[in-house]
Amino acid sequence: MPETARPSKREETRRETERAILIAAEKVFAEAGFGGATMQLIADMAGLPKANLHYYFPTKEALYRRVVEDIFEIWLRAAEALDTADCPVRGIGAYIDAKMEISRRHPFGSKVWASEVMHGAPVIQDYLETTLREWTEGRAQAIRRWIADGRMRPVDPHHLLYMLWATTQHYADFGHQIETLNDGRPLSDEEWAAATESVKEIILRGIGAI
Amino acid sequence: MPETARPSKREETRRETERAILIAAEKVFAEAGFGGATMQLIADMAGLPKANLHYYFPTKEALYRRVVEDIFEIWLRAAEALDTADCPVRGIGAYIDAKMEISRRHPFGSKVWASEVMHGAPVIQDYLETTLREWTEGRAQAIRRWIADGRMRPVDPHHLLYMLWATTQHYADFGHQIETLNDGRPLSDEEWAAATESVKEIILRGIGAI
DNA sequence: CCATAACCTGACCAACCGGTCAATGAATAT
DNA sequence: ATATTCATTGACCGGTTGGTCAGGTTATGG
Repeated sequence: MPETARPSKREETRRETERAILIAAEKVFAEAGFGGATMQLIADMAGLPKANLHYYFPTKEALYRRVVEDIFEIWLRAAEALDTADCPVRGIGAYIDAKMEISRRHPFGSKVWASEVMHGAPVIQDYLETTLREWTEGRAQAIRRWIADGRMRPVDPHHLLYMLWATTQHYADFGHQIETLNDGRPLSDEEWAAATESVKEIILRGIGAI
Repeated sequence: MPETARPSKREETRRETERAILIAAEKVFAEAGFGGATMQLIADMAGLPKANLHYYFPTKEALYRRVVEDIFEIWLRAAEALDTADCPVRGIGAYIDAKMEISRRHPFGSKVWASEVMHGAPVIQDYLETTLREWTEGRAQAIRRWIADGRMRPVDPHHLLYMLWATTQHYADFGHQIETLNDGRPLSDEEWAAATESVKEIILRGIGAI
């Protein structure tokens, strides 16, 4: 019988409370921006007194940083889809699938990320200069390989990546606009699938991979 | 000799001051968000005492609304490029040119717009439901016509428009990220041209217009 | 030149926000 | 049982913010 460290009641409560705070914070930061968000509102949404927030996260900035870091990790994890395949159709196709899924499941996170970058990345500038830059260069190399192998047309890898990011994240960041243009209704399952197919079709055909 | 209403000194000063305020406000709102922006900072950047701001714009919200409306107008005006041509290559090509130019010339405005929509369009929701919806439907019809005429492949017009918006605005809204990945340097003239060409090439080919 | 209206501004205020802290309650180890 | 550590909370505080206002300045029309 394995001695799996059973979580003490304290640990468990702590994890649950922290989770509740992070979920509330993600939503409030996304909807109001860093400057517009208030610790009181986050506390109310998490069902806690404000002082308790400062026990878990010393400052508003620390809480915000944690939210952004969590998003960044989800965002990077989805990028693995690009590596598992050896042809652009499967690789980029899977990447678009993954990113569209994130836009659907984590719209608040995507908005917080967008807001952070739009404001000059005051909190995650170091991530941009290290992790993101390395990741981007690696993926650009993979794309150049595909081009050299004649599996797609010669397009600038960076601009292709920007297009992938822009197009997929648009469905989260501008979701409100899309919903308004969709007669005020959120996209249904079928409409999400159609959106994903449209994006894949146009881009994969546009780079000559189909 | 035409009696062109020569502007009185008052009118002229008023227009100049208002312009200075709007330029400062656009920048501050873009960099700090609505919540993070302060009237004091806008006043300092415009070289005015704060109280003077409230003489021109009664509230922070009124000033913000004006900034967003001005952007919306620029944004709509660029859309005329889509109408002047009768084939997708020239129409969509010109539209991409125009939108990329706006991303370059009005990055702050684009960010304010993005931020407004991301936060649920509290100020310009009515514009989304009226002007933008009508414009979108009209353009979707034009695209359907092109498809019916066999000038491009059958793609969902809405998703194509979203891709156009997303891709072009990305160069403004995520300009900081792009700059970081470009070794910290802003895109040069040639790089902007290359970006525009990349976007046009992939999308026009992706919809089968080339 | 004068009266009037438009414009400008320093000083001020109430409201709110992030953060602190001392006191209390609850879980854990001995 | 009880000492000790961890977790919770209401009350509070200094600083900042959007907005006001009375009084001064400048342009304009007669």
